[in-house]
Amino acid sequence: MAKAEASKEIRRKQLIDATMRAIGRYGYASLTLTHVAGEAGLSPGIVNFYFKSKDQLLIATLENIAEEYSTLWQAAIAKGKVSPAAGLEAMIEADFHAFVCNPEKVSVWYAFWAEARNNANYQGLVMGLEDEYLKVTEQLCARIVAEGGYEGVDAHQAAVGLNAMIDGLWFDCLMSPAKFDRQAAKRTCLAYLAAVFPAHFGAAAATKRGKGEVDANIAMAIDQDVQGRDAHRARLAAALRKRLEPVGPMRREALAAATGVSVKVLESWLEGRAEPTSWQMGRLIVAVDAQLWMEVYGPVHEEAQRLFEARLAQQRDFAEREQAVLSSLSGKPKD
Amino acid sequence: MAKAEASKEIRRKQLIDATMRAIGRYGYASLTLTHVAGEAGLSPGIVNFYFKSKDQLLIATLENIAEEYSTLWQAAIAKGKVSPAAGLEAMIEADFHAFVCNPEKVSVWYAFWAEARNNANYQGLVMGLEDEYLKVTEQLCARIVAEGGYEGVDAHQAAVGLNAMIDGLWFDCLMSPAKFDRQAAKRTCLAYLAAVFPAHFGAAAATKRGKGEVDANIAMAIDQDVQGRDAHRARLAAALRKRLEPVGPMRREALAAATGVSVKVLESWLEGRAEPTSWQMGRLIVAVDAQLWMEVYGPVHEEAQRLFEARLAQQRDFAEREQAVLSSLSGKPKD
DNA sequence: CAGTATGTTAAATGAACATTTAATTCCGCA
DNA sequence: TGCGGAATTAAATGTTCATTTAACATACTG
Repeated sequence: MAKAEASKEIRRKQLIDATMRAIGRYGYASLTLTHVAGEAGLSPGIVNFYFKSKDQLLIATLENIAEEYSTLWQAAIAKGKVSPAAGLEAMIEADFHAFVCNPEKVSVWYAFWAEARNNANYQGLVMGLEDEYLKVTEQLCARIVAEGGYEGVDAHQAAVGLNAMIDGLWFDCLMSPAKFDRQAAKRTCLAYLAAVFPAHFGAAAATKRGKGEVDANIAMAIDQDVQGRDAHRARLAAALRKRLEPVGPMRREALAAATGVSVKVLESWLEGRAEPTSWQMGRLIVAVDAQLWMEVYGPVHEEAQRLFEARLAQQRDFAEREQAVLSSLSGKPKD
Repeated sequence: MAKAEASKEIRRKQLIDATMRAIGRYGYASLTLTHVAGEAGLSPGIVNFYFKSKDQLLIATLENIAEEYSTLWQAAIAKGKVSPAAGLEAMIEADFHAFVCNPEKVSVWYAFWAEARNNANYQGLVMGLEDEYLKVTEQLCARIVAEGGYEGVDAHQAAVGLNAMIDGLWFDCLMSPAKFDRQAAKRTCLAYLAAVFPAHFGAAAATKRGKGEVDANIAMAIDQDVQGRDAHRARLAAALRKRLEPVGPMRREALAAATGVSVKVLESWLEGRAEPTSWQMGRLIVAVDAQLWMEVYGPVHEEAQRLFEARLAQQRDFAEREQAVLSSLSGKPKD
């Protein structure tokens, strides 16, 4: 009956709205029907009454938000029919309209986008919308190119760029809702268009040891291993600090950049919490000076020379014995 | 001990890599430890042995991918230091480098972005990276504006637009990996820059250097950075192999022990899959011979020699000025 | 006002999963 | 060869849900 049908639709819409709010509040991954029902002021069981399953609810939610967006967007195109430039402006206006461009809705979009790759139900819908959007944008750009005589401009590329920029600006709305300004976002897009199509948008719109052991000599060295490592880090830190100190924090960035790491990583070296890989060490030496190597490795190398001789002799002995055993066994040398 | 530590790191990294693959394959929402373990070829229980919880694993994964990206990006900035325009080009080159811009990695980013809003652990990391990125981009734009005399151009807006466009183009890489073309994406960004900063990125600037070659030069520089690391590993591997070969596998254990790592780790160096830390490199040199250093660092160091002279003079200058300031202030020398 | 269809809830069920625990394999060493 | 300890697995545990079911409530009908 019509009335029952209608009230059913009302509840469904109520649950879909609740789902969007719940995704915005708890995120897609930890969304439960209890959350949804809570947002709707209903009991959890009811969801399976109005939707066959949670999956269906989610699909309906995506369909709903896509429909919302699409409607607004179609209306915008209609409004901007007078000229391709007006069309693009209308589309931008729609894309940053408070109804579609707000933290809740955007977080719902991002949730579905992130899932779309692994969910055939979502993928079709999302891609369909995206394709259609691009097609229309491209046509508008093409018309502008034609009528404006922009010779070097590729309409497809301009459209792809615009679409990308809009999606990217939505990211800002998602990540820093407090700072995000819809008007400024529109201006950014218009500035892009003004730069690409100056005649149409120009003047008007402005936009991370050693264990079982070899022998006593080495064992001792390895007992000192941890300390050695710490000492190594300390030397490195000191050597770096010496070079950075006279200049202050600005140089850190430069040194980090030259070494190809973030300032945070560099600082973990300066604090002895971590040490560079050999490659990074090489870069450091290049970026600072060759003397750095002696300051950091020098003491290790010197102390080690004595142990090195002893080990070398022992190792030669070992190799010889191994060789003797092998040849007595088979006469064939091991490869 | 150190050996245990090292192999622990290897497993951790193995699990993090498996997590990224698993997110790409199953999505964040339906990611289970069984999936992760499956990708890693291990049993599910092991994850809670190496990470305290699934949450910790995910945080480590985000930290890892952020670090990866940040490293590439820092390297790009360093390469593009010559001019602000080259800086922007280098950033674009980095953003669309196959190492970071591929369906798997992008889907991991999207997964974390979508969750960031509701997960304080993710949020700080994601926003910190984004802020830093914007800051640098904006500075580059500001310098271009200043030197190019672009009167109507707002550097902040241009930077926001570029960042948005890049993020948006990643979306295309996520949604239609088959159709997505990294080169075209770069061109789209450069077309944007050309429209906004014609004197720096426009036809005139392009012909001056040869359009395609501009990207190629910087692309090559960044590729070289990634390859530089590979080359470094290759040289290390070759140098080590040369010393291990005549004796056979027994020496490996000895060398591993002397260096304070497990044979597995040593082998990962031999195969170029990993590289030692600077401390381990020092131990290696001690355990093998000092010549090793020249073989591994040599090519890099050559380049360093030239810089060495310049920096030495500069440093002496700094030291003198500092001394002057200190003695004028207190007459007491700093220790 | 009984009787029935419909909407809603609360509790029951069972599956999936993270985490823990016990058992097993693996490795270095005496 | 057997021991001790670490790495790994396999099984156990307990929790969190989606979904189902039974009960309850409300509204409509004759």
